[in-house]
This record gives sequence, structure tokens and C-alpha cells, in this order.
Amino acid sequence: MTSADPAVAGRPLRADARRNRARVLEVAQQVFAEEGLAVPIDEIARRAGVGVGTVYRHFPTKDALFEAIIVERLRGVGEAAHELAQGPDAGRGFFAFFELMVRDASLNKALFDALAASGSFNQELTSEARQVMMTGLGELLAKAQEAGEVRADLTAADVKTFMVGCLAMARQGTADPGLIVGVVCDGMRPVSPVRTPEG
Amino acid sequence: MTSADPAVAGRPLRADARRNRARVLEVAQQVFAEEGLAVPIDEIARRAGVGVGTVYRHFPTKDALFEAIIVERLRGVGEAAHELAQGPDAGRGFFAFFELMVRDASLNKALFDALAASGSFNQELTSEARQVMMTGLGELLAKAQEAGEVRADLTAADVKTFMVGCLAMARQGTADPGLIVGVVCDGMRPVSPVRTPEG
Amino acid sequence: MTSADPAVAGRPLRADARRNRARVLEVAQQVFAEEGLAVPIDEIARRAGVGVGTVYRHFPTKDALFEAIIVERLRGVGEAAHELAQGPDAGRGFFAFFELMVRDASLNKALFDALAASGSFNQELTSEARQVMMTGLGELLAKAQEAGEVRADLTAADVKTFMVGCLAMARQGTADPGLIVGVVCDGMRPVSPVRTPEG
Amino acid sequence: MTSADPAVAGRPLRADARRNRARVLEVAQQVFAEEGLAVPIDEIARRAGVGVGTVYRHFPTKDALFEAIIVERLRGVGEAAHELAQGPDAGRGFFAFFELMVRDASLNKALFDALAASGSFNQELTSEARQVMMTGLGELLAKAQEAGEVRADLTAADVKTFMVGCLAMARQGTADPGLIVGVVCDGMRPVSPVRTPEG
DNA sequence: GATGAATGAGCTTTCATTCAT
DNA sequence: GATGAATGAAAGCTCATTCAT
Repeated sequence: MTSADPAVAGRPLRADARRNRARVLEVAQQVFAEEGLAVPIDEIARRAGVGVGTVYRHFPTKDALFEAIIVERLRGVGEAAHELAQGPDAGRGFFAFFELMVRDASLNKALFDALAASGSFNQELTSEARQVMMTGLGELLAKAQEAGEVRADLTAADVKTFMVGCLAMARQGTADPGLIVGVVCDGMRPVSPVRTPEG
Repeated sequence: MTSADPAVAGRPLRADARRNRARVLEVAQQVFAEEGLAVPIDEIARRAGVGVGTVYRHFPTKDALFEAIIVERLRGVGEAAHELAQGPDAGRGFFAFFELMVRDASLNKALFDALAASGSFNQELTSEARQVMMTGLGELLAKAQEAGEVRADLTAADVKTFMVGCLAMARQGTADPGLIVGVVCDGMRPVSPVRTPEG
Repeated sequence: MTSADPAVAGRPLRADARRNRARVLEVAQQVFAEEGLAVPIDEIARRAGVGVGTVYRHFPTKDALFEAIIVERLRGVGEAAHELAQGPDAGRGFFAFFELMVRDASLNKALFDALAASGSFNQELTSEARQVMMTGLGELLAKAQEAGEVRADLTAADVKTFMVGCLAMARQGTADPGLIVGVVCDGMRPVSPVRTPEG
Repeated sequence: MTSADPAVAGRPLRADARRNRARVLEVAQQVFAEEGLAVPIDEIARRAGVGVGTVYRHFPTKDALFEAIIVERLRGVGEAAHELAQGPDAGRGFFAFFELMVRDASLNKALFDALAASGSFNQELTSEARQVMMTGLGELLAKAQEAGEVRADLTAADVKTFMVGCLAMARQGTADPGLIVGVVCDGMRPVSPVRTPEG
């Protein structure tokens, strides 16, 4: 962990090492996004123009590398949520937030795999980044609910679930991302009395 | 179900073979559902109490086995859709249809993987079962739209996409299936003028 | 062994059994000839219209089945040699004998595989049929040598070796079978003084 | 030899890699020669004292490994033919050439398998090495024919076929290699009028 | 620090053979 | 006797990870 993220730990990396790390991360993000978790580490190393050993120096495990990507992603997501929560129109901000996820098509496959991954991954590895994200999301959600723009019975976890669902749907490529977001967002709005006349 | 037999049709399987086939299918369904596509065939064979060869006798390929499960699932879904389309209240039927997908939690991971699978799978293998499903779904959708219960701009493909999304979400285990279905179904309803006063 | 060749052993086979045995043998001969030893037993059973079990009832082993074919073949060869040995022109007969082997293209692959087979096969399994063949061949060879038409230093084993070589060559399909036989036959003729003026 | 390197050329291999590659090649040559194509890669790896992965690193496929051996062999053969063609006595050289093939007993089984191999192998994989060989052989043959030492109607392909035949025969171990070569070489000599008085 | 060669467990698949029906 | 379902030992090949250079 400490060695996986030296920026957090001890001394700063040598210039070339930092460059390599960044390059690997960048390439891995792309490749994972395009082809999912199945792509071999060797392939990533090759595309990044480094040896496998170098990849492993920076990321002790394939999962660790993958996590690093997701973490970065989730952190970004969380920060965006936080910022939007500070804005004047939390309702609008909340729904805008959804689009952010779906738009970034390049990461879908990776995120998709990450979230679909069996077990352990979700629970432990990304916990730190999840915190950041969930916090930002919770903040934003609360404000949007206060403003009456979002169903009051939804939790941040629920919303995250919907995000994942949207990612999955967008990845399908069988429906317009805008429509997907539109429908799910509509669904998250408070149910107007008009809507369910029979209820 | 019965038609998902050995080589499409042929003569009926021997009693023990049928038993084994069913057993493999059942176990595979469970195991795939629990652990996804990554689980080795050997493991499935072991759990089913048969040799690997037996699995391969019935399903010439791992993909074929997986497909058989999905196919069975989709067929069931399609048939259900068709039946509901015959009912008096297509709107209610349409939304009831969604629940059917999500309920069957045991298959989610498998379906999820199947639908997330890269390329070839989606397009060819399941085409037959997809036909059945899409037809039934289209039927049901049309009636529900006529009844004004579903947004008129949704296509059957869109709805399928939403189904997949719901499956993905339910699989997460991070939100109540009922809630998931509720939200997405609400989202698919025609947008009432009240809902988007600013639009 | 006894069960593999009931004609030699105990009571005669039931009519259908005999039919099956013959059918398997016939099909196996063809299939082995066409595709070599690599063809699965299941395939042979299928083409013969019987179950695998039936094949195994008649031939306890794949090798045994293969042997049976070779045996039959060699027996035929031996008998032909014997008959030719009785003829008036043993020299001509001897060389005609070669053609017989190469002509029968349908068996080449099988014979080829048999003779190329690693080890044990050659030495034990075919011993009986080999006897028959070698005896006939020896007879023919002796007469041809007496007539001065074949190099006196050749043994029956040598000639058999040349036969195998011709089979191998014919199988290649890269030279005219007639030419192959012609060249090798010429080579087996006594070396005329004219031929090696420098010797 | 040197050109049979990793990806045709690239940079030179690391010392240990080169050692391993050579070791694998050497072992494979021996093992294939002794036991033919059937020997598992694992076995070769084991005998070479390396992991399977190492074998596959150097030779992406079992066939590729096999080819590498044959290629090396055929190249040597072709070069020898070329050199002999430069000599003063092409006739003698031509026939000496045959011995070269048969002598090298260690490779027979491998070459045999290679040449007997069904289809694709012969046609494509070894094409480069085949070129070298066939060219050298053609050269030598032409000169020998000019000198009246070899039947004028033989093509290089025919001669190759005879070579294969000799390999097959030598492999049998049932006849003296010298005799085999002697007979076939005699057969390739021009037919003297004396030889076929009846023709 | 970087490299990439080496490792070997593990995966899918095939097929000779056995044995319940 | 016939059948074909079941078996399971290999086999070829991949790829995450280690470690000598």
C-alpha cells in the first residue's frame, strides 16, 4: 500500500520513476477502459513502453494497479460531487452528477469490471476512495433531497447503485446514454401524486 | 426448457443423461450466479458430482454452457412477457415484468457477465433466445405505450437495456431490488408536466 | 486377443455381431486410410452407425482395431506375393508386387502411420500377419533372385523396408507413384558392370 | 542458426535467454528425434530444466518449436547441397548428398514426422527453409543430370520425395542405411539399355 | 530503478476406455 | 450384445508474479 502510492508515503520518486508511474497509470486506464480487466499486464507494460518489472515496482499487484485507477476515478467523482453540493441548485447539481459518470465512456469498462468484480474488491481495496466518493455523494444527495428534488427514501448507497447501473447500461451501447440518465434520474425524483393514481 | 436439449432436438436423452444435464445446468447456474464466468469448468463438474467430460458432452464449450443458462433465462423472460401482453392491463403487466427479472437473484451475476461479455457472445450465440425475448418484450411494450403507461419514445432495445441495468444493480446487493425496480419503472413512465416545471 | 478375432477362437459370432464387426472394420479402414491414426474412435463408431461400446466389444483397444486392419492388409499382401511366386516369371512378378502396394492409395496413410508408429507396434502386435507376409515375400524374392532379376544381397526385410519407403513416398503426393516404384525397383535390380564403370 | 532468433531479428537475446533457448532447442531436437512429435512440451521443458513458460516464450507454439528444428536441419541440408554442387564431380556429390540425410540418425524421426505431417505444416511453415533446401538441391541435381549421372526425368521434388523415403526407411531400422541409399541411388541413375532388355 | 526472462499453477478441451442401461 | 453417457488423465497454452541481470 505504502509502496503503491509513494506520494502518500516517504520520499518523493525519482523523476523517471514518477514519469513511468504516470505513464503506466495512463496507459492502464485506457487499456482497462477499452478491454476490461482481462488484458494481461505484459500488454500494459508493452504499451507503456516499460518492462513488466516496472509496472510491478509501482503496483505490487494487478489488482493494485486496477484499484489505483478506480481510486483516482472515484476520488474525482467524489470531489465533483462535493463541489456540486456547494452550488446553489443542489437538485440540478445532483442530476448533473449522473451525467458525469456516464459521459466518461472511456472508463466504463474498467469501472464496470471493478464493480462487477467478485467479492473482495469492492469491500476492502477501494475503501479509501469509496469514502471520499460516498461522502461527497451523500452531501449532494442530502441537499437535493432537502430541496425536494430527489426521493427522500434514497440513500447514498442506493444512488451509487444507480450509478453503477447506468454505467452498465451505457456500456451496453444499446441505448442512448442521455436517455438512460434521463430515465433513471426521472425515477429518482419524488413520486408525484399524479403519477400513481391507483396507489 | 425442454427445447434446450442436446443437439437442438434429436432423440430424448437417456434418463441418467438427462439427470446429469439438468444437474450440471443447475449447478452451473448457481455457481455462475455466485462467482461469475471466472469459475473453472472443473469446479462446476466437481460440484455437480460428475467428470469434466460429462460437462463437455452436454455443452461442447464453456461458453455453450453459459449460453444455455442465459438462453433458458431469456426464453423464460420472453414467454412471461408474451403472457403478460395478453392480459387486460398491459401497463401493470409491463411493470410487473421488470420485477420478474430482478427477483431471480440467483441468475444475476451470470446474466450480468453474459451481457457485459465482450462482443461475439451477445450478437450471435443468444440470438435465438433473444428473438423470443425481444418479440415478447416488444409486444408488451407496445401495448403499455398505447395505454399511455410508458414513455412513447422508448424502444424495446431501450427497455432491454434497462433490464440489464436493473440486473446489474440488483447484483450489487447494495440496494433493495424493489426500490431499484420502482425507480427505474417510474423513470420509464411518461413524464408528467408537473414533473419538470422548468423543462 | 481371442475376443478380437473370434473366427480364430470359440463359437461363431451372431449374425448381427458379425455384420457389425465387418462394418466397423470397413469403416475404420477407410477412415484410418483417409485421416490416419489420429481419428477418434467415436468418429469411427459414428460413421459405422454403431455405438463406441460395440467397437470396443470387437476390438479391445484402438491399437487392436488398427492392427486388425493392418493385419488384414498384410495378409492380403502376403498372399498376393505367394501367388506371384508361383507364376512363371518371378522377376516380373516381384516388381509387379511393388506396384500393388503403392497403388492401393486408400491404405497408405494407415500403413504409413502403422509403420511410423513408435516402437512396440511393429515388433509384437502384427507378428502373425507379418509372418504371412514375410513368408510370401521371401518366397517371391528368392525366386526373383534365382532368376537374376534382383540383387542377391537383399533380404526380405530389406524389401519390406523398401515397400514402406515407397508407401511413405507415395503418401507425400509429391512424385508420381509410377516413378517412385520405377526408381526403387531399378535400384533393386542387380548392379550391371556397365553401371559403375569406376567401381 | 543465428537467424533463427527470437522475432526473426530484434536485439540479441540476453545471455541466459540465449542459453535457455539453445538448451531447449537441443533437448527438443533430441527428444523429438527419439520420440517424435508426440512428446509433450512439458516433458521437453522438464528435460531442458526450464519451465513450460520458457519454452513458450521462445517458441510460441509447439509447431513453432518443431519447425525451428526442421528449419535448422533443412537449412544445413540445403547448404551442403549447394557446396557439393560447386565441386568438380556433381554426380558423386549428388549421391553423397543422400548419405548426408540418412546418416544423421538423430533427426530422422523428427524430419520424418515433419515431412509426413498432415498438410499445413509442409506447405507454409517451413517454406523459407524449404526454399534454401530446394534451391541447393535443384542446383546439384541439374549438374548431376548434365553429367549424365542422374536420370534426366527427375525433378528436385522427386528427389526430395526420395530423400523422405530414405529417411522413412532408415527410421525403420530394418535395413542397413548404406544399402537403402545404395539402392535408391542406383535407381536414380540413368537406365542403361542393358538393364531393361525387354523394354 | 528498470528490465524482461523465467516460472508454474491453472485453464479449456480432447479422447481412449469403462460400465450402467 | 448393443448403446452411448461418464470418466479423467493428459495436452497445449496463458499470464500473474518473481528475480537475475
